[in-house]
Amino acid sequence: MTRQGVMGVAVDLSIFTVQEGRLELLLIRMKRAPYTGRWALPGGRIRGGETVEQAAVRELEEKAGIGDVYLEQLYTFSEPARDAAGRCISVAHLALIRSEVQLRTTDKYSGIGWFPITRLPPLAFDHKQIAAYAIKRLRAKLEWTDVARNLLEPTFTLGELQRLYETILGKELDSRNFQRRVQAVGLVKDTGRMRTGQAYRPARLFRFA
Amino acid sequence: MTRQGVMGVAVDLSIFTVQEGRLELLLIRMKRAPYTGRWALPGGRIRGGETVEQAAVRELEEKAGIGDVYLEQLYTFSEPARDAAGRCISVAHLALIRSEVQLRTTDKYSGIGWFPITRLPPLAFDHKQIAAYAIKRLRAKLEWTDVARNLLEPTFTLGELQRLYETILGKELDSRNFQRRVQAVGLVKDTGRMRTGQAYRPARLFRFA
DNA sequence: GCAAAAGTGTTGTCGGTACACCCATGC
DNA sequence: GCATGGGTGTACCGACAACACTTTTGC
Repeated sequence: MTRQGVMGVAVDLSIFTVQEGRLELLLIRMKRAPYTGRWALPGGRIRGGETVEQAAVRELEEKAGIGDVYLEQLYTFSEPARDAAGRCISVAHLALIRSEVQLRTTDKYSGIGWFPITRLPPLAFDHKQIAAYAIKRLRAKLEWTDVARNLLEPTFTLGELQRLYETILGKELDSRNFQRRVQAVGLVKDTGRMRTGQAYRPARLFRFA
Repeated sequence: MTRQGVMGVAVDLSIFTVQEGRLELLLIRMKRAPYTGRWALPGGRIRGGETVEQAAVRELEEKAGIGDVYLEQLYTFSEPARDAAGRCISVAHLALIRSEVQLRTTDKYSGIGWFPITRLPPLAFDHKQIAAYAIKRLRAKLEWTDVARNLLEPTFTLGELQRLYETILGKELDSRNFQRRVQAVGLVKDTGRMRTGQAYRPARLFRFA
């Protein structure tokens, strides 16, 4: 018979935010051997009564103190050797949170922090591969969905939205084409209000449709 | 502590073929309680040293005697109650085979057979939902990839290719637009040869690019 | 008045869709 | 010669990319 009894199932989370013009990924620093001191994606084992999505939500709450986020299942990684501590497959998820959200620390880890995706430290397990996959999917979804709503305040200017897109996609966009597109496709709606209290010309405030 | 020890991990396969103008799904009839006599997607537990993809390939070989097929991971289904016999999550896969391939029967099941997707019997577990998801993905992939190559002979006429698309998508296509598109996008290449031995005007033979 | 960001139009290209007739062959 | 499927072209439309100047405000 096979070693089914020792098969673990975990969720791993690629949690992104955008701040100061950078796309950042949340990493935790591990205490547990054999990866002590290594950075990794947050995550954990799934429990008896929950789906993988519920496990992901719970991990997010327990380990970082954050709730009410966008969450989506990505892919299941199952290389037998991916966890040096024993057989464990991982159902990878993508999560997005606004940068204002405060992280809570936990004594399960020796550290937690945001890293720009251009400067990730070496990661434990196969987490480098998982993170790369998550970035690819985030960029693809940005083009044809409204996932961006999970990274912005309820109202925002088109300039703010465009800078968000440019940050995630890593390239510059033409403002006239961008504005025409997001309005034509019905992604955003004009609230009629203006962004006040800043220097320079005030901008209209929009919200997601 | 949680019930991690009893967590099973399975793969389930949505195996499609096209024959006589119908898109068909391979189902097996279960012996095992509590689903005795019910039809279900083929699949099985994953073993110690293999990835989920390797498990899917092995199941395909063991249970239906088919090898060398297109295989793709779809999604992981994890509702705690999805298997009445005990906790088990399922990593769903999509597979495509040519209709000429012969199936081998196995004594693990009380039956095996192809069903048109428009007339599926009641299915065990959450397999109705999994099959619906697989059909959706297959249709989406057909539009922007060359997955169709896995359902046709190495060479084929554009008429054959168009009928395959119409069968899977469940709608009629305009032959002029279809031909222009598959050639413009570089999906197929003219072999210079002709389909002979049939009635009516001979058609050019193409192959995938 | 100047620095900075907001806001706005036109043109060309390309991909997609709608649509109908003649052609080559086997019987 | 006829039945059958093979093979072809044009015209319209909507989406997208390239491209630069004027407007509004705070200082």
